Amino acid sequence: MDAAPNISEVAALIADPSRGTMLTTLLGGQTLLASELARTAGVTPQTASAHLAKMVDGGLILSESHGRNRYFRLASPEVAHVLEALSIVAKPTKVRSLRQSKQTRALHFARTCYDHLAGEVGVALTSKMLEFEWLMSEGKNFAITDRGADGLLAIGVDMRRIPTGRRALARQCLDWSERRYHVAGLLGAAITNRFFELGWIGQKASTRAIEVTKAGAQGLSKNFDIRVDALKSQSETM
Amino acid sequence: MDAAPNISEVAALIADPSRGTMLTTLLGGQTLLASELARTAGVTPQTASAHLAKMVDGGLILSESHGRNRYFRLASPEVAHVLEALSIVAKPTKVRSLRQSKQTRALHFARTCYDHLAGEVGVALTSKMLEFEWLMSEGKNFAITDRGADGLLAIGVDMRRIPTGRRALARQCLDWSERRYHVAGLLGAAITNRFFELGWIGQKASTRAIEVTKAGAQGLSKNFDIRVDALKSQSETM
DNA sequence: ATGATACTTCGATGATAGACGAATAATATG
DNA sequence: CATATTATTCGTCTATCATCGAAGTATCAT
Repeated sequence: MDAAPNISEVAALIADPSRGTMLTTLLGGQTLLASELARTAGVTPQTASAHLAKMVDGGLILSESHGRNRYFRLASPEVAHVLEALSIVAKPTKVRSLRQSKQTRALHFARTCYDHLAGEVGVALTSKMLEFEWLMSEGKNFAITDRGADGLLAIGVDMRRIPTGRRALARQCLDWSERRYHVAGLLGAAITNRFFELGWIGQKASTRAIEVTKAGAQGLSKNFDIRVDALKSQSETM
Repeated sequence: MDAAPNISEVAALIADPSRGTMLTTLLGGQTLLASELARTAGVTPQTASAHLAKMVDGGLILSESHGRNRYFRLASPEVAHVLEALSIVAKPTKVRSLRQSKQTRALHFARTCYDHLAGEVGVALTSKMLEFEWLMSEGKNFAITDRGADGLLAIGVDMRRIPTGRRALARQCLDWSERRYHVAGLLGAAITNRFFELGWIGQKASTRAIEVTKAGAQGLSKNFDIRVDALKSQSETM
């Protein structure tokens, strides 16, 4: 029989700053190389290797070997959920360098949160979908209206083709930077995927930061009445 | 401007086994003394004092002094949420002693999860309310039907008197022992409170384990068609 | 084959922090 | 006031673990 779960064991895996940075990077939803994760954490490959082994062993991440490369990704949405929950409780660190400030601004502007959009763009998108009554707030989830289903279909997100499973359809995920909700769950992932397909957004390797392309700015303006440059300037004046 | 949140810092606070035990105990929703927490963690008062100071400083718990006593409780539902999320990911520890086995069985049978019922009793209650169509599953939440509101009113839980706020009304909370959902959120708390008021359940100090009284067994049988002893025997045969 | 790249293993080092004993402070009880 | 109880502070000891250099293995490129 199982006793109470040992939360400290998992927490200890996240508690190391190098591992924390790796996990936060992987929360971008990407599958990354050991060397890339070593670089983002600022440690040597040996050190990174030890960290990654521990996290694989602890069930936080999964690895896949291709030739001499080894790829890592988060093990499950549950792990992502832990990282999100910690992000809410964690107090934000103060920005030190100009370089860091740039990165920070990019993260606040738009980023992936496991597999869906977060940051100003993610929150603006969610806010507009509520305003258009595509979504309705329903407790800790969103309900999708008929109008919403139509609207989403128009940009190529077909709700009927989203597989139903254990995972929530449209969860309200609290954004740590905006302190407002954005759409997570299957719908959040589907929309984000479609935006990638359409070339509206792009992501550099080993960053959570998302860039909105010209086509994306047009698409967001036309379909969602979102002025991307207005968001950007707002974040720059902060 | 704020940079990315430092999740490792928070995780480090939970990563220590003594602190983990204290937090898990406080997840029972109780307000406990420093000495009680020292005992549950199995450390001396000095050591506990240092741990508690760190957790207060880190924003995980709040303290309140009454005379020479100092009481501690979890700082927020957000912190409870982190602990729950960690419980799901953490692998269960194996039971070693007979004493531990008893405690474990008690925890599996019924416990408080921050401020609502969990364990076999919590899951059974939720399951019955779904069966009776008092609740409807709705994504990651429950919706309360009119029939449900009536039924709850009959045992003294008045939905109209539950304050609406940021907190979800009836969240689906994944039970780490049963791996099924139980009712959390404001409704979960209201029901649990009422059960305490009715004397249906009781809790020993500094334990998360809940005992169902004779009155409770009758009440649960009459109102929810739950046979408490059937649950108990089931857990004993495991 | 030969060298280059990606990752891992091993061993040594150094820093961190958790533990307790002893002593102190604050409050309650009689 | 004296004494017991509760909690904290300080100093010391010890164990753990993150880190890296050096060396080793596996794969790719030419």
